[in-house]
Amino acid sequence: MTSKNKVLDHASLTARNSTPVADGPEDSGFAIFSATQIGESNKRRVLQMLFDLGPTSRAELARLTGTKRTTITGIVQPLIEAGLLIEVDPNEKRGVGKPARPLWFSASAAPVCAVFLMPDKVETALISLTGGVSAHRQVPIAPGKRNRETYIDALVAGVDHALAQAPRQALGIGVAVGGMVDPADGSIVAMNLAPAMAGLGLRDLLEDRFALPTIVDHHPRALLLGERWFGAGRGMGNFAVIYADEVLGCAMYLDGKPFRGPHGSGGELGHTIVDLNGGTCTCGKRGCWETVATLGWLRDRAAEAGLPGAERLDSERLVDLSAQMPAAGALLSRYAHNIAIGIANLQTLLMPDNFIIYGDVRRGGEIMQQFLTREISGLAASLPGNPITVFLGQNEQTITLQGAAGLIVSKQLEIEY
Amino acid sequence: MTSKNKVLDHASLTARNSTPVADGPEDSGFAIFSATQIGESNKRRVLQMLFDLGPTSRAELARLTGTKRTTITGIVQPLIEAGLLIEVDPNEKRGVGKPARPLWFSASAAPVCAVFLMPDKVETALISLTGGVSAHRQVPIAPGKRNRETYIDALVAGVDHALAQAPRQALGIGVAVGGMVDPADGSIVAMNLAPAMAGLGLRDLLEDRFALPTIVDHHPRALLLGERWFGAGRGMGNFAVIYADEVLGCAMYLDGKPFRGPHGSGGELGHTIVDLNGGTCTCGKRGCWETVATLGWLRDRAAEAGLPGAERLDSERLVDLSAQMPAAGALLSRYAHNIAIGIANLQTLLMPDNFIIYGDVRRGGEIMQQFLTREISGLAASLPGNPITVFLGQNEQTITLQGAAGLIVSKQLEIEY
DNA sequence: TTAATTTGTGCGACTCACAAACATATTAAG
DNA sequence: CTTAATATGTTTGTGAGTCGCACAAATTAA
Repeated sequence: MTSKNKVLDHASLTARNSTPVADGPEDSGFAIFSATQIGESNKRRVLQMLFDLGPTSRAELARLTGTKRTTITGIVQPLIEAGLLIEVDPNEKRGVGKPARPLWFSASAAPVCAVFLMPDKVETALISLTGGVSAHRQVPIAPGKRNRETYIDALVAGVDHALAQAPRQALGIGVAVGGMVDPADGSIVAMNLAPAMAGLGLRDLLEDRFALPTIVDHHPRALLLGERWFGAGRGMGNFAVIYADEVLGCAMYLDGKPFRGPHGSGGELGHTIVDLNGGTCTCGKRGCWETVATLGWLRDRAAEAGLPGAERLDSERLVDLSAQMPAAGALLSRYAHNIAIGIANLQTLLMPDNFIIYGDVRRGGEIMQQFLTREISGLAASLPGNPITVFLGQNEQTITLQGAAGLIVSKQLEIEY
Repeated sequence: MTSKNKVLDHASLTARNSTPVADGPEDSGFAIFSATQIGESNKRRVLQMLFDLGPTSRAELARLTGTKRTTITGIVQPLIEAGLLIEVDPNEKRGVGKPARPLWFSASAAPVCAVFLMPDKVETALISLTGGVSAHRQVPIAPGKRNRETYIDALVAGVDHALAQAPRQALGIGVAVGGMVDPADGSIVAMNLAPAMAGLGLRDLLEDRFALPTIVDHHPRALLLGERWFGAGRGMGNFAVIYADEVLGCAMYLDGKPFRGPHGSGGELGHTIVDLNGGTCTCGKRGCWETVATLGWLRDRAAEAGLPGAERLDSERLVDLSAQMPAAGALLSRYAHNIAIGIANLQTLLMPDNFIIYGDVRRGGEIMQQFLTREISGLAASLPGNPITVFLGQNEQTITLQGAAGLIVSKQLEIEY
């Protein structure tokens, strides 16, 4: 691969994205595009299409983009020669004419190293561009050993193990953190149950150790990008991921790209106010969504209602109980309603059509999905012809790791022009 | 002006934007860019910069974009020849060297026809690209005569009057409607106090009558675009307009473009739920922001508190009263708090830094601004270095008309690639 | 065996940003 | 008054990229 291929090329990301380039004129927010950037941009588009569509022939790509086949050839030929794409066998014959040669990512193309950092565990894996997970390792972190050294040792060992199995140099390291992070500098702001990690400059640490471009973001955004590049979000222009558990998280895909606020943060749906006269939240405000739609709220209400095992209740057990006890059914309904309020507010404001649910709520299964769908539909104004759909997330572990890798993929494939 | 200049060229907008082009391949959402489109795109960028910066020389534009002066010359020369831009005199000398020749929009360039349609009046004007308002007409519509014919007659007469004074063929007609509209087909969904207008296909009507590209949108979006192209929003990458009066409206500028939901609507901040157990809203839900932050809510509470003239109270009088009566001060505080909640929720979720306030609340002046700023700051988490700023809107009439014109400007200058 | 159809690829034309040199207009220094 | 220095704007060729056209290749249908 020559250095001209800046997309999905390791060299293009080695420069720290925090340090602004000093030689060029400072970025004033305005930009003019040159013909040289067009090729780069179009390459990203074609690769995005392949992610969205799966294996696709040059002719089909040309039809969908409105260009000529010759243009597509010009774009994909260098990528094939670089080993990123390969021609695969057509799985179905389509009548007369020369059979198409679908293009797809090579299994031996450069992979991405994925890290999932939680207070109680460190997961690492290698993710191929086809979404395949390999070299997966999970290291539990005992409550008594939650100091920085333990986490960093597990991290470094896991990444080393993954990188050793990479068929080529990895494109980078994507890290999903179960806690608050500052995406701008890749540091950990706070991690519940692991206070020692607060303030750790994780990105710089990994970049210095492995000399690979590294991106650190929080768990919901990883779920979003996992769905977008490798899951149900492929081809969806607009959707949101909701993580509802002991805390509430949210990430949005709008207008064909992940929404990041003007300053990289934003999307704090859990701390929007839904109860004017509600109780005090951990953030100091009153009536945040988090005060009425978390697992903690559910368990408190269950205790008040005298439900058995209230302190260990979760959605799965609540659904089971609801079949037997009317009080549990009523609580399930309230829980779903309260969760629906935050989602409906998001829908009313930004109009995404699809919601993918993770966290405790996902454990409620189809019953919970039905409750949620009903409540959200009652609260949000869906347009005719564009019904609101609530999906339950699939495998949270896998999607998170794929999403950590998706952080790197996004960095490379998002069209910024 | 040759037909090659597609930006700010009338011909480029004559095709109805509702009817998809039939000759080309259908738009699949994917696109590939050619060198010919680059020129178009860069032309838009340069014109956006001029709007944002005011009169600017070629050399300055080149510096800000990081390109060479020769590139800027290539872009602006055709625009000067077409009469869109002119060289103006430098207002200040800047030391040694050949003096710069700032470029600015010609006062005799193609203008935009602006319409502001309210239940009680029809305003029309001609807006130049420098923001100048001319041929302004305001026709009151008496309550007894609110049928379609009255409105349409006033509209047609006003547009005729404006177009007659245009130095060149107008670029289009932008319509701001005080009511609900469907931006996709430019029809009126509902207008409070003018039920006869519901369902009127206003865009098609005007396009058929005047053979000019027409865009219809609701009042808050016009305010947004008025601020963005001609007002305080110039150069702001992220801001929101809040219209707080008898109803609540909101429009957002995010990531350098106006936010429209996936289906053209969205931004219904007034109907997000902020009071879980609140009263029933006109939309059928409970506890919408509109139930606790409108002029109606204020007057009801004022009546409960026994304030004089409660049924005609507005922010201006409330501020006056608050200097004399503690009860009025308490109500002002509550009013500001409730309005702040919706704004803070928007800020928490999407992180715009700047809010421009219109409607009744604007009449509260600096006192109201201080109350609002304090309440919002208490509820929203501003980042250090990026404080949240609340502006009072300037002249609502002028900005609305400029914003109606801004609908056409946006259509032409938004970078879609 | 032949025609029709579809896929993928060369080659020249065109558009555009870019690089280098040049003409122009002003200030500062002698 | 003359000359150097500096900044602006234009002219001319070059390279990158897509497009239009023609052509080879592979498959099906007659």
